[in-house]
Amino acid sequence: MTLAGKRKSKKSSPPVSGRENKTLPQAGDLLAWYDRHRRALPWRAAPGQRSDPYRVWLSEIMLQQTTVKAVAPYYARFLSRWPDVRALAAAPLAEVLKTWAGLGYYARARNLHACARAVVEHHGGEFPRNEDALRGLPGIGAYTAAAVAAIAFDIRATPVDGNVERVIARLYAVETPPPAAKPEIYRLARALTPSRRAGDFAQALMDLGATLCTPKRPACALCPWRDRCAAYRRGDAETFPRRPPKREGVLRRGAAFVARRSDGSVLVRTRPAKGLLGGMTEVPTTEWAAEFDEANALVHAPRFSPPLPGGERSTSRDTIAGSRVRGKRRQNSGLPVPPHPDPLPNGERETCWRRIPGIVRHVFTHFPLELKVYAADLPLRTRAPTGMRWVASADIAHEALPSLMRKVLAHAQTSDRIDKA
DNA sequence: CAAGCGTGGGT
DNA sequence: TACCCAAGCTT
Repeated sequence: MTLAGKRKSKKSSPPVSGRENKTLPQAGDLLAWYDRHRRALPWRAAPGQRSDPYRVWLSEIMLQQTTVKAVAPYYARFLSRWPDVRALAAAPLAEVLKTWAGLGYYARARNLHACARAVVEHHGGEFPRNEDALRGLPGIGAYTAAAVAAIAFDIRATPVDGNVERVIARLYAVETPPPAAKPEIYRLARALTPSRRAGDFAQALMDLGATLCTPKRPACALCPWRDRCAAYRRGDAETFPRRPPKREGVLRRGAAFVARRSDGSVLVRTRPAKGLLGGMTEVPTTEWAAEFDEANALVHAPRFSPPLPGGERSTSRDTIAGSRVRGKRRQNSGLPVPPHPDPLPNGERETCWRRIPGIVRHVFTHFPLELKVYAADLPLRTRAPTGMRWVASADIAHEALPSLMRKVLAHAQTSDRIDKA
């Protein structure tokens, strides 16, 4: 195209006699592509225009692990309300948080505010013009420091985000899976970075990754570096970057207990607020451990006091019995199985658990899990043990049920239908 | 250095 | 549907 050669011709590759470098990627080719396909983004200065460091920084913080589409309206709101770093620094944190609400990763908003104040108090209201100083500010890591330095100040810095990592991994067919490959990828990207237009080069690299060199089905036919791309020449560009071997962890097993009352409600409890599936709803289970003694699974099943003839009120004995049994449970952390509870106290009902045929399998990030499922039918007035509650069948859909627990309930349900058929 | 941190969109 | 994952940083 016509615009393509506009800047390229100025300082395209040095003396090298023309064609020698044909197999080596060059910044000029990417910059030429960028000049033709440059996307207009709200925080991006017009070609040739100087960028506002405040806007660059604000956008980069918002864009951390967040899509362009999600950021756009928030960026506009922030810029409208706080047009510069001093205005933002003067704002109450609560207002910043409120305006950030919905964008996620709220530590970013706290750091954003702290950073604005640091810039005003320690840097005279101007963002420092070098990577190291930027890196020391709240919420600014290696990537953001390099991005601001390059884009706002046109310093020869090389931000490496997920896009750049993918592009470079393909360009050089880097076999090391991330994050171990990070130093190598940074070094390769750094070597490619031109001394002029470093900001454009950084954005070009990210645009390339976002639009052509995508994680799945990259559009290699349109890529300015196609003929220089090692992965393309191999014919397996989409397999880079290499996936780190999924440590599947050790298989854990356990049992889940689906207690259903005659009105259809199901017994559930809420997991601890932190940790695996924190705060989510679950049916009672045993521990999930590599060593699972199924013979004793029922020892850990929930226990019910007999329904009171007169109504719903409990006695002190009921509470004691319930909490004592509950107290035997621990986090599902693979710790040794706790000792068996004491013999049933007077008044506790022997629940008839039936084993549902089959196994529910699930894979977490850290380990695969297999749960045997037990089900029991209980009288209408049965009280929930301490720490547990009955959820009407119609309300189960509104519970914070992780997929694992949906599987467990579906498994029990399916089996019911089979039994009746 | 692995894990935690939110959310919405794409496949 | 159920993941994958997106312009990362912090502890």
